[in-house]
Amino acid sequence: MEIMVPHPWPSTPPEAEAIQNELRGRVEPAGSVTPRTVAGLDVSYAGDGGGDRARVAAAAVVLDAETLEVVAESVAVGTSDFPYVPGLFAFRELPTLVEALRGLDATPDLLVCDGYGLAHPRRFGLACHVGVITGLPTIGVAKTAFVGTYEQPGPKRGDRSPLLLDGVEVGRVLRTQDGVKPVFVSVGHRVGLDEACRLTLALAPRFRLPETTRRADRLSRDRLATV
DNA sequence: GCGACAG
DNA sequence: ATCTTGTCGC
Repeated sequence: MEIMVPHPWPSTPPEAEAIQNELRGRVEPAGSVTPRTVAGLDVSYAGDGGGDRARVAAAAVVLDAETLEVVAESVAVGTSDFPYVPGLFAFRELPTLVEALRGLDATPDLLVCDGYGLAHPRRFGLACHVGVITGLPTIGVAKTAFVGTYEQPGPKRGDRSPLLLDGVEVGRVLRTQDGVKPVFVSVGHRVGLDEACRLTLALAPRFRLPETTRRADRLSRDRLATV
């Protein structure tokens, strides 16, 4: 698919924050989302991923939203030149992730990101950034807590509790399987929170994480091992 | 001021 | 994120 990034890749945190503040106004509200295809995005690191200039592999795997079968996939290798800074996470993974997306034959109807969307210090996490850049509906599904406060949701699949930031629900803590740790769902671009949770559950019929994320994780990891 | 902090 | 042994469960 075609992607036009509306800004240069920053090399320092101040430059990155300025870009987030500029792009944050371009996030669009919920529209009607009934995806036929959904793409999962993920990035793997070689060696000490916490260091700068690490070798990375980014993957985009498109699944049929109904059958969860793989219909397309793309991987890109590169380096992450931006340091890992909580809140500026997008700038570390986006360059390679964009390359992976560009390698897809078809354009997915929805993108599922590994991280947060609006549940972010400046309300502009990775999922929002990917959404604004691609123009596609996006949601973020994170594995651990970042910002906001919440109560532990019930023990069953589907149980949820609001993720609050300054008294506003910026996301939801969602249990995708009975008795397993919940995931953190937040809206990225053009999708509502209720819809984001419904989609996340539909994409995770058997495991904790969405099938989209699991496929992208495996593909990016395998690519690093092969190069 | 100090600590916490998506991947 | 990645580095890692053994261990519990389907």
